[in-house]
Amino acid sequence: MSGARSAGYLRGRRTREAILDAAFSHFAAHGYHGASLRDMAAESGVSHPGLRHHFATKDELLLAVLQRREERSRARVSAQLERGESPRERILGVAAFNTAEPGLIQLFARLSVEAADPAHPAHEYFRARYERTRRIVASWLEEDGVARSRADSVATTLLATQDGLQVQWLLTPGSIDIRGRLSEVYDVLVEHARSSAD
Amino acid sequence: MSGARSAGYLRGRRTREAILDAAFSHFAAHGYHGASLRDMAAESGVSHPGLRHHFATKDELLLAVLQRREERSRARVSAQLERGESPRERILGVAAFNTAEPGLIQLFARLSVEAADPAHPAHEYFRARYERTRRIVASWLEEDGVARSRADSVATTLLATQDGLQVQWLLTPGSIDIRGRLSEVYDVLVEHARSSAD
DNA sequence: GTCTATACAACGATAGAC
DNA sequence: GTCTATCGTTGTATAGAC
Repeated sequence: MSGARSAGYLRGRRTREAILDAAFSHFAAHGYHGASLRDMAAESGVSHPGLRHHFATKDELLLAVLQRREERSRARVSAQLERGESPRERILGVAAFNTAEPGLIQLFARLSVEAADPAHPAHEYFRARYERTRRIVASWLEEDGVARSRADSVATTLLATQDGLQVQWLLTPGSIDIRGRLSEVYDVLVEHARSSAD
Repeated sequence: MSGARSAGYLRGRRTREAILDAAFSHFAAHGYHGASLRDMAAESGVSHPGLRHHFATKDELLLAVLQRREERSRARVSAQLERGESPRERILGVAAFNTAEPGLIQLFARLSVEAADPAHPAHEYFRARYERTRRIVASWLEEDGVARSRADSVATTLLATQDGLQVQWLLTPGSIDIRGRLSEVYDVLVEHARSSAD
């Protein structure tokens, strides 16, 4: 009795994970609107309504994919802290982490722009994510000697520069040195913020 | 004979302009995927395939709207030059011009990310557009005392920061001071580039 | 709880008549 | 140039097997 229950539960879990894997690559390859639920279902070895049993709507599936990615991101930050990396290295390391997986960065770049529409299912997710990330970066900047009153503005600028560089990098992969440009902005901005604390 | 020709030509032109007007507002109001060609056609007083006679695909229609916008942008730059604006003011003025029309910025931002795929119809258009813009900004930076060897890198960074700030601004319109952040980066980056010309 | 089969309305794209 | 009619695909919805 409990054996049958457990088997059903495990089968459901495995199907769910297979769907999430397929959904990730499809969203990354074709964007939110370009990806097809039927194609994802076929790749997961399940029927189209079978997919919808686990994820009622396309929006729900997308959010599940994003949240799963976020867990890996948190793990990376924990590892950085354990290695005793400097604030500067932690902030600049994000870009390197991202460019290691072009599909992922393209997914986030595409979605963060699409999600600008308040009606987009991931709008609130991205809004909250930006605010959270900005606070973390700001706290790291304070660690690096930036006054609290300036940290939030500098964090906003750094995140914007990183995102914009990544978009240009996606467009012409060979001609953009993300790390170089970003570290320049970091050094020059942090130095200025230190010397003119208001 | 030439009269009938001319009348037909003019009617075609007028229909074309009406479609562009409708497309502009629909794209701006509902985003790229949310906008319906049938609705645009109805507002233009033409059938759905009638619209497609003038613009073969949805992408083509969107690009026509964007290019029309580009002409206004060029006119703005000409006006800036005639007014004798400083290089700094010309560069910072772009962002202010863009944020006046959120719908179209979103379209530009969205397409420039989607067009990262080399197979995308607008890929070459956006690649060339970025290169052209970067060269112009770089030349203005040289006008402002930045060494030629550094101008291109600084231009790349400034464009990236502007794009990233615009995305954040789209996401949370109230909480981002684009002009303030961008002018900070400009001043601090240009000052540094002046003092350490290599 | 897990899943399949079928149906629906709306979409972008197409074919061919006038 | 513009139309009517139609195609294939999409996200969503419902009924029912196991």
